[in-house]
Amino acid sequence: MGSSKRKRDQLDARDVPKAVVSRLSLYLRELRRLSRSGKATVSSSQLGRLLGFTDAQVRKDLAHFGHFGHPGIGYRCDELVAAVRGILGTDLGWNVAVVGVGDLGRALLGYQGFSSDGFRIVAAFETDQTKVGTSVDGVAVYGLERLANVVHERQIQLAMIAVPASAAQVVAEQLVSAGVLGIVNFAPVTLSLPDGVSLVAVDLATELEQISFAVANRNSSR
Amino acid sequence: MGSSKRKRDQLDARDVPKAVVSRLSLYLRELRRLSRSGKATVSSSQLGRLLGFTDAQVRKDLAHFGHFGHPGIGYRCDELVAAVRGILGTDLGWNVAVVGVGDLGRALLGYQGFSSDGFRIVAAFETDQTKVGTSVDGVAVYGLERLANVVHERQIQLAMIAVPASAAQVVAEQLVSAGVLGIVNFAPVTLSLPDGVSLVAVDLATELEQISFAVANRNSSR
DNA sequence: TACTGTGAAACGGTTCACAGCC
DNA sequence: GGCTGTGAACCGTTTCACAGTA
Repeated sequence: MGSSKRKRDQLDARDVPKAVVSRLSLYLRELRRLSRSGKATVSSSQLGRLLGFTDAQVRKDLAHFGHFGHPGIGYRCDELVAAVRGILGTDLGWNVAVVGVGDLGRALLGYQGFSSDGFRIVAAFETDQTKVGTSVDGVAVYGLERLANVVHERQIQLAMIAVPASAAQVVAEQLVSAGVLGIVNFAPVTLSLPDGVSLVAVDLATELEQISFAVANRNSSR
Repeated sequence: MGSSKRKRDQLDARDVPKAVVSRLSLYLRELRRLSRSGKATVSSSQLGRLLGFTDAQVRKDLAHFGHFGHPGIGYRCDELVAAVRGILGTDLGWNVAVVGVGDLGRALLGYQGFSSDGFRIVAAFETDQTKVGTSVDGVAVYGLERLANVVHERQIQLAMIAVPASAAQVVAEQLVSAGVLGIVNFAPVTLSLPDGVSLVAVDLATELEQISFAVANRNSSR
């Protein structure tokens, strides 16, 4: 019943640690699984154990946003799913564009996890004229020159960039001037964007390098 | 001249902050770009500015591993590229497997960024028998039942999991018992693995949720 | 009893500021 | 003058421990 201690627009994303927000995503994923498997409530220690966090961490994270738990009981799964969706804003239903219809772009277009959680991919963009006019997984592929138009028409707020590194900065700028508010960048370059546009970067090579470091430098002890 | 203050196996990955290691990857990416564009040296403040970090952060990060800079000069790009590769262990040349040849698996198999940096994808695995025996981007696709054999034969140390969530835990366990030391997991589940196996998780829905949060909760002020 | 919510303590990472060096 | 390397101060996050509640 809206037990949150603030209205949506009274919270400032800037005073919530980034780490808290990414754990929130994991809580949500796990809560849904629990809910699907018929579990009505979960305690902070159970939820923490499932994800490798402490119970105190789970409670502190959630306490940033309100009072969602029930002393002696724990958290009701359905209730907390709804609360976390509200915090993350996935209950708002975003329209999303994918730019670049190579292998990675196609993977994004076909990914099932998005639609079930408030993200509707409503357009794809590509320079390769042989792909323009086709549709991939039910999503129309437009030429890049139509980007601004389509972003307006379809009211697209978020975008994922899956183009070669050399094209990513230009694409990002086009997206921003068309009015896109948030970008997930899969191209291996650092984008520079105006303040006010949210950016998350995912670099596949970087992920493997993290593993390389861990494996190369782990001590034989333990 | 091996100016590093330690031999490779004397460093323990556990006493280097995770955040440092992921910035190292970004330094490497940027240093290569600078090197390619003909720049011989770079200062900590230049490198920091390009990536959005402070100069002190860049120096502190590198100081974890040795003395790579030249007072009055900065860092020589080529030299530092070699040093960072040594730290990350990408100079060791890893053999990598991809499990799951759906859209995402195919994207990983076709990704150019890996081969140029010490990661050789040498095998793919799939349950779908119509894909087994084919090859994708020059990489042979094997049935999952051959996983242990092929991992041994091809001396595979690292793997990327791109299978549905429901299959990921079982696949991970098979990889680990076959001797794989590090895993990048793209399936949207939390894997539980024995200590000693390195794990990085990438969840595409989670990345979009971070953006959703930032866009939904940013204050109108500023 | 079982659990949440939360101040206070502990920890760890980042920034500062400067000594040392080219 | 320009730049690195680094101890010390600072700041934010995590953990602890317990008061409060059903």
